[in-house]
Amino acid sequence: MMNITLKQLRYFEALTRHGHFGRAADTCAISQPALSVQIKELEETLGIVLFERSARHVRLTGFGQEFAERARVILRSVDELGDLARVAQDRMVGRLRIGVIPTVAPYLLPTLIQHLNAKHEGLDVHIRETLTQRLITELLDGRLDTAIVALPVSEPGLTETALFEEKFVLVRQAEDADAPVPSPEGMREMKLLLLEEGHCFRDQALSFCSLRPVLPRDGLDGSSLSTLVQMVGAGIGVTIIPEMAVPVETRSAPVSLARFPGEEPGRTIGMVWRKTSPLAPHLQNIAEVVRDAAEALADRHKDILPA
Amino acid sequence: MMNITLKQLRYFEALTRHGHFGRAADTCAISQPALSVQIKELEETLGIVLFERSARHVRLTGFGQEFAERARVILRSVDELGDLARVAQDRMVGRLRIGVIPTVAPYLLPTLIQHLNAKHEGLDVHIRETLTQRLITELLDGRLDTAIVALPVSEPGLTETALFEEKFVLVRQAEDADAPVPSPEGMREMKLLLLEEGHCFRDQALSFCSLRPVLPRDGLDGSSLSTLVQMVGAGIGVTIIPEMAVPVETRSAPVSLARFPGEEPGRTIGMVWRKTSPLAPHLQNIAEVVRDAAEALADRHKDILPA
DNA sequence: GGCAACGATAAGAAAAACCTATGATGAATA
DNA sequence: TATTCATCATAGGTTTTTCTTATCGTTGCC
Repeated sequence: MMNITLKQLRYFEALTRHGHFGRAADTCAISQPALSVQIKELEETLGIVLFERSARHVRLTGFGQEFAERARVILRSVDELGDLARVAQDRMVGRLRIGVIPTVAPYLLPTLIQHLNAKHEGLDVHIRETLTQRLITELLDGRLDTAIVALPVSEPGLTETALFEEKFVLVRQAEDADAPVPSPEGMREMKLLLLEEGHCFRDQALSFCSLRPVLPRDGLDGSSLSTLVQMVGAGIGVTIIPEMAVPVETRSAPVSLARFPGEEPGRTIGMVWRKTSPLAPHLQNIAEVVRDAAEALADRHKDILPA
Repeated sequence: MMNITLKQLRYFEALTRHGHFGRAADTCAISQPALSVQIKELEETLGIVLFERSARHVRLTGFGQEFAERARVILRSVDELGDLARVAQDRMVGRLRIGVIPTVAPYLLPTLIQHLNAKHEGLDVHIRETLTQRLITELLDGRLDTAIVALPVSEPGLTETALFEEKFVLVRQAEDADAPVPSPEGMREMKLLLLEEGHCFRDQALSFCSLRPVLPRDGLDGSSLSTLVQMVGAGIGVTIIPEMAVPVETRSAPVSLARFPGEEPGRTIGMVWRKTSPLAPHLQNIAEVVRDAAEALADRHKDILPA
């Protein structure tokens, strides 16, 4: 009788995530038949069927679910075994999987990647850009090593460290450049454009205006900051964006910028990782590199919108 | 760059246990070069040396030790994955690794194996006979599924279940058959033959006589009950043996047997396994089979030394 | 009924693992 | 000091495993 192999568990795990042989095979970088065969072999070794194949769906059996949970733990432990080794040879080399939220990624990453390559030659940086919630899931699953998100996250299994503060600024039509900046309460009277549900920045903006979460209003929710700014330029309303996005997003639309007077709204961007990660000591160093990159970026653009 | 495989971890683990490429290779049922190559490949994958090879010894490096701990956990989890599957298809089949202490094994096993084969066809029973302490270690390491030992064991990670009680009986020269049976205190005046250090039965016998553990007295400690009885037959002293050993051990030596009057000394034999073992539900059944076997055995010999 | 999507199967090719034979090294021994 | 022995590493060729491409069979859908 055959033996269970890690390869089989990796393929199995991919299949549980995709529920689709073809796509799972793709992410494993093998052909669909290869995956089919390995899954079958795994099932034969175990003497139990793991997946229920219907013509339309591939679903885990009851036993498969229990199996999947344990398999995931094992795979993560094995990955951590590799991480452990990387830490032990005390320079940081090899793969580093970073997740970044969409309202930070496009602005920070170019600089960050440059800095990372400079400081840690031989580091193979993988980037994943998606919403906070998904990043946290993948982090806990061991599919990411760390994530850059807005703090606080308050997830028991994770350590967080602050990277930098960023203020929010008001974006209006170019003509309104000299109009007085509304107070937070005043914002409620205006047509405020927001990101779609799920973006943390949506909630942060709403909270500044002391607005309760509202249902999506068709056509008024943008899928990116870029979209929002274009809509403002077209005279549809006003919006708020984090200052880091300013240099990139306001270049190509007829909009004016303004800081809020008094207590400026803002958020803390930070890095999180699993408390148990053997990479922990190195992630502190990586966090330092991110801070440097953010600072360099802010410095470079400090004259676009002076404090 | 290569990937870590379970095979490599298994080989690695064997090598940590043996500290010797040749012997480790043997237990893995492969040639020594095959093992050498896999270990080297593992080290290259990790980018770290795991073993320090001197001409005489193979020892783990500092990192190797940490690595080994985690590897063992992983291997056990994988084995349990297999066990889980076996339990799920609700008949018990496949490998079952049972450890048995030396003062029980030779008498119980023949009957037990017979019963196991009858009740669980297709069960591949592996037996390991050694001292309690070692059995417990191997059990916690996941190298055994269960062990039959004297209770209590009182190990936090283990569950215990009683199997049967057995009394101890006095073995004297054949001529002394009609002499009065000494009291426990009386035993102290006699030349009491004991098993070597490490056997739990040695301690049980000493405790009955209210003797403090004594240092080995050259030439008077036997390595098996068989040896002790032969020594008694040769007139060197007296001894105590568990009643289960009576039919086998007293057949070939000129000795007489006697029960102790009043509160008879004895011990509880039981089965233990890891609390987390997925085999747990089945092990309860196995325990039942062991009880049956012990009862059948006692029944068969009940006239040799009536209660 | 025919098409499209999907997983299973088959045959041959590529990659990985293994075995036998042999080399290299260092400790024990003569 | 030379020799032997034990032990791990390396090399070449073979076997085993895994993978790819091609193809089939099924099922849902228009």
